[in-house]
Order: sequence, then structure tokens, then C-alpha cells
Amino acid sequence: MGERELIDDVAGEPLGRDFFDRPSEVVAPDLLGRVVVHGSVAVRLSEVEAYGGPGQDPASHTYRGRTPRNAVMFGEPGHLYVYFTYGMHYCANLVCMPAGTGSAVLLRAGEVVAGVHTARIRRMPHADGPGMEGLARRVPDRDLARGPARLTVALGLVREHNGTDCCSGGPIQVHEGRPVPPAQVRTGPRTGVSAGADTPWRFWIDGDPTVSPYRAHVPRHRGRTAR
DNA sequence: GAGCTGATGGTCT
DNA sequence: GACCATCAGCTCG
Repeated sequence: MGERELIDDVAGEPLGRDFFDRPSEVVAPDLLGRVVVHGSVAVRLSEVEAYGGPGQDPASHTYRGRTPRNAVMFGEPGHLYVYFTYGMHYCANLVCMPAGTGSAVLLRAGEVVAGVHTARIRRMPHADGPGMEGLARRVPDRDLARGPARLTVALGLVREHNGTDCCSGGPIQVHEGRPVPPAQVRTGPRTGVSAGADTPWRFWIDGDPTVSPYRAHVPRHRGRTAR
């Protein structure tokens, strides 16, 4: 079975814009078990986080209103919001609610269900050569998309994909996959978020090995320590 | 395995 | 100029 057929087999039909035209905290648990497809790589989501709109959610990029950076979050639902963080990582979100709302769901982790080789090379590009197969194999399958930055790399998403419409038959789509029964969905505080940590808007599949390890927010202290 | 740390640059106040 | 929705690589046990 080729990768295209494999994706069709596990992913099912693409989700329409109506799916995303709902509050992010409603869309988020419904995204678990869904399959994000970009080219030959498909990732089944196991962990997501919901972020609210201006003035509602201090953890959200849109909390202080619209800026050039977060403009995509105020656009149509079903679009991709890709941003750069920590000076070296990209994270991907799916925009929710009607245009102007400013809410989205962060894709935190998932399982690579198709295009494993491609995802592995993206994670370790220097291992794509003769004799380097052993090095590439050092990344366990379950770690390929375990964490928001790793998931973004595995799917091949970059800054240029910011604003991409995932509901118009383009190269990036979200497919129906196999939704997760509510009994298997766990909720808790969001990871690494300093503000709004009391809002239990992190959703993950109970017992799934690809869920990223929880880390509470640790305040950074930089520039003051003697080195 | 857990725990720590350095790397790195865009964004916003 | 402080803050980040992070990760890889290293120690230690």
C-alpha cells in the first residue's frame, strides 16, 4: 500500500469549516483522534490545547487584542496559525469560531500514522545519507510528533504556512480519523503557560504514549545569573 | 528514567 | 529588555 492509500485508509474524509466554527474548548477535545495531513505525512492528534479570545484568556496570543503577529487568529475558522517561539521553534494552531473572535487550538502532540520516514528525516535532516540510517532510527516512533514543536517539524509546517486554509482542498487538511470517546479524553491545566494556568483547557487521550510529558510553567531568569 | 541547562530570536511593553 | 504555548543533550542514579 502506498503512502497516499495509507493516508486515505486511516484518515477518512476531510473536515469542513463548520467543524472549526465552534468555541475552541469544544473543538479541542473533538480534534483528538483526528488526522492532520500535509503531503505524504499524516499525524493522528493525541494532545491539544484551547486558547480563547481577547480579554478572556490571559494565556492566549490574542489576549491583548489584534497585532500583526496574531492577525491570522482573527481570520476565518479552519486556517492555520503558525508562529515562532523560543528563538528556534514553530508551533501550529487551528483557528476556531467566526472571523474576528481570535481563538484557536494548539496542536501539542500526535502519532505519525503515515510518512514515518519523511517525518524522521525532517526531525533529523543530517541523518539523511548513506550509512546514517542508524542515527535516524534513534528517534523513537512515538517521539516523532511528541510536543508542539516536534509535531510542527514532523508535518513539515513552517512560517510560510501561516494563514493557510485547511478547509479548501489545499495541501494541508484535517481529516475525520477516528474520534475519541469522551470517556478516553482527559483534561487538565495547559502546559508551560504562566497565565491562566487554572483553566483546564488541555485535552489528551488517556494513556496514549505520544502525549507530551507535563511540565508546569517555570519562570525564566536570564541575563542576571553570573556565567 | 528524572532533572537540569544552554541555545536562540521574535514580540510586545 | 523581559518574556516566551520548547527541545536536545548532558549528567546522575
